[in-house]
Amino acid sequence: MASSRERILDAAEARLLAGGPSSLVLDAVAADARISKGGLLYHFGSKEALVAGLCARMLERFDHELERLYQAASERPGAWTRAYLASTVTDEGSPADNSAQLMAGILAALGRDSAHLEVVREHFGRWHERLATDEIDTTTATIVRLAADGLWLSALLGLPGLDAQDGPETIRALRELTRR
Amino acid sequence: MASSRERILDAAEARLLAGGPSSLVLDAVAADARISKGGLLYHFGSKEALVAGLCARMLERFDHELERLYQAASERPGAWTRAYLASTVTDEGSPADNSAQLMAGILAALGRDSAHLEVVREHFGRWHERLATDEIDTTTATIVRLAADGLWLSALLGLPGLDAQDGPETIRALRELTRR
DNA sequence: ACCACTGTACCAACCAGACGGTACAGTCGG
DNA sequence: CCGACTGTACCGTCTGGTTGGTACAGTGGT
Repeated sequence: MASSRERILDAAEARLLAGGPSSLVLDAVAADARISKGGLLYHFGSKEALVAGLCARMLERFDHELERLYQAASERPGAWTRAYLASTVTDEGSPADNSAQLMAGILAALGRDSAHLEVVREHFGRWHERLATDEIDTTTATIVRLAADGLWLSALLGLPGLDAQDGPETIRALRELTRR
Repeated sequence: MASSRERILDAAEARLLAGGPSSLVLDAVAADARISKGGLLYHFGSKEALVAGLCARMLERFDHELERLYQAASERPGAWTRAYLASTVTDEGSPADNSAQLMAGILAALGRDSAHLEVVREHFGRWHERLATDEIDTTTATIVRLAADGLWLSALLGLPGLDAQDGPETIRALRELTRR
């Protein structure tokens, strides 16, 4: 079975996704993870630490996916930008994972300017920096990245995404931009 | 003096911006607005109602600004898209107002899928629909809008925006896109 | 002119429950 | 037997919301 620590994170994540931040209660998370609250607090000294753990795992996963897609790319110029696009949204323009939902929960639990979000800032900074080394026009790469972020925002706010026609077309256009 | 209702919203907004969602406490908001908690709850029947009021006012303001810029536009095709861009970010690529910060607070206080966010969804929906009537290529307009949203996201997450060089250049490029 | 009544705005005091966190005792593999 | 780990019981506080009032302006009947 997965380690307790991992189970706790899974439970916390599931709660956040299903019931929103108000349902992220230590007692309930512990119960879901089939552990006592004492056990939970042994692993994560506070609720903040738990949320920070959640956040770190989310970023790490995204980073992995990003790197994987980048390494697997066949054409080089613009590969990073395309990898960023692809790990953020699907070809249809819908969110590629539930990271945005999760981020909304984390944001709610931690507050916009918690010190724990420093990691998020670092990651975004790193991702953005690598756009400059992508051997395509930086401004174009930036626009593509921002558009991907915009789609991610929709998911974060729980807005309906682009419709079945606009979605794929927009993604295609964005990918096209990385080839010029 | 401003009406009590308005003062309450101002106080709540100030608290949210300054101290984050955890500082949005009815007692404190009431005190800031120079009113009793009972008085506050007379105007807004619950905390949720207060936050919803905050949200509604924010959207209304944004809508006004949008309409104002649109009406004032000199060149017609793409005017809506440019107005959206301009009311979201400045020419330098930094957030045009503190709406994103505010939204982060609202999101935290309400949770991502509160029914109260329905208004947000409606507004975004309307804004997006109007892109189609902007007499420019819809896909391009969508990309510009998404990029603007992406910049807004940075503000919402408290990330550092684009730097002094990339910022203006990106905005210029986006505006240029609306002219083709 | 007077009074009864109504609706609006506001307030002080209180309450109940939720939740994060602590203390501490127990357990079990190595 | 030691220390990593788990469980139980409990506490203090924070905070949204309730309640029962006050003040007062307006209104309509007589």
